[in-house]
Amino acid sequence: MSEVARERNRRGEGARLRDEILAGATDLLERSGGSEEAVTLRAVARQVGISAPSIYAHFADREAIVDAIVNGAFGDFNGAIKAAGDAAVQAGGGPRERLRAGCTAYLEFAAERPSRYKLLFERRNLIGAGSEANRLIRSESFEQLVANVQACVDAGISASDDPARDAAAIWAALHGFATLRSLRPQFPWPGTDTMLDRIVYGLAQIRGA
Amino acid sequence: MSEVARERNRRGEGARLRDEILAGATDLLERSGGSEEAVTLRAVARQVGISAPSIYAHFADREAIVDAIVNGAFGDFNGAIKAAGDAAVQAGGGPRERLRAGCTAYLEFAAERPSRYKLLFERRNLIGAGSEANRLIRSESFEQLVANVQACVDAGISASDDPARDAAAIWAALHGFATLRSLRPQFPWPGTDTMLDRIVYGLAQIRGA
DNA sequence: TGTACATCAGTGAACGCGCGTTCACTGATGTAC
DNA sequence: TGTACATCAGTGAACGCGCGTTCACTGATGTAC
Repeated sequence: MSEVARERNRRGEGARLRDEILAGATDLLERSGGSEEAVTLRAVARQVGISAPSIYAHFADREAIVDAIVNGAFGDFNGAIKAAGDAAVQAGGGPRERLRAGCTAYLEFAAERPSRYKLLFERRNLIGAGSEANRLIRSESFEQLVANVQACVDAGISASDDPARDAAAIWAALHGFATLRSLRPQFPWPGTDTMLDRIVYGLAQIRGA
Repeated sequence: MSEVARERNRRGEGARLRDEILAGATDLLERSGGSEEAVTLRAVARQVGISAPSIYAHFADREAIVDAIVNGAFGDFNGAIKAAGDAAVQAGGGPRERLRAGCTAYLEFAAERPSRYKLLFERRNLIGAGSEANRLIRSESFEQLVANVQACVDAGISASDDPARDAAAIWAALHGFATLRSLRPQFPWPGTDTMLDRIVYGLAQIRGA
């Protein structure tokens, strides 16, 4: 795309190309509507403005690029959710507000970065597989969700007798809403608030305000 | 796969190859875990035991094959859901039982034919696009769902003031549960019955039994 | 201060592959006379 | 009952494409002396 000749990195800054490759690959993914197969080595090289073989200095193969994007996306995702929960507490909220804020951030992330979201949860990233670090970053937000439900139980405002199971139900509802809404934008979807009310009060078994 | 030489169809039976192509393509899709890109013209030809160009007598292009599979899958899907609802009524159930049976059949279809399900609702099949027949078959079950919720309202057992919107919420929850359960089988998912109770009583706003 | 040299950050050409699609064809099946 | 012929159901070779990956290389940058 950019026809400007790329300036070669100076000595010791070769690692900068790694970031450019990741950024280019992410761009490519974003522009293709989240279809992973758009991220080919050659397309990434064209996007960054380098030759295809240059990529091998920084990534073992095509899969390694996608994997790095996924980890980056999980990092952003986890950060957004954690920040929303913290902000709710900072603003004087309790466990219920923290839970709800996290769910809101989940839906926001999916709505604003649908391609990235697709990569997180519509792809077969076996959580049990890969490095320990991968496993942690990829389940962090779910663990946070379980903890949020547990906190509601501890505070006596949720009747859940199995926070992990109820967190899974919440996740399912959020995921279905997020993915279908982006796949069929013309449908008369309930608003985010309505949906969140039903999820938080219904699935997390929380008493009304 | 099958090394047995295919017998050439007789005169007038050339259309039989169309069915074999569709069956082969469906097999391929099933074996690849639902990834559409596994359905290449050449792979389908190999699967059926014919040469690649033979396909052009029956399908305009690769996309037309996938489109036909999608329509077939929607046909099966709609049929299964309708049959389950009818059976529930036959067994003496009312609108609530019909609604619940349809939702059960939805989850069963997704669990038993995950690859086919993926094709139905994880693919960008613009419902507004394509032929009128396509549009009808692809939204039939949703219309059925809306009708089922409406019937509950009419019978005085649902408090919904917008059946289309609440049907959309039900759909989202079912879809999220179905897709995540198949993507992350190791998670402690709630059982189908628990999930259905919450969906039917919570999202369709139906009074307890 | 100058110069030889090692290293680093890449490049360009080439490979074999599977793909969708086209084209001219073949040979068995049925039909007209 | 026989035979010429049209049609039907396919085939085989070839095309150009983009892909992942390899290999030998280049030329600017920094460093040792």
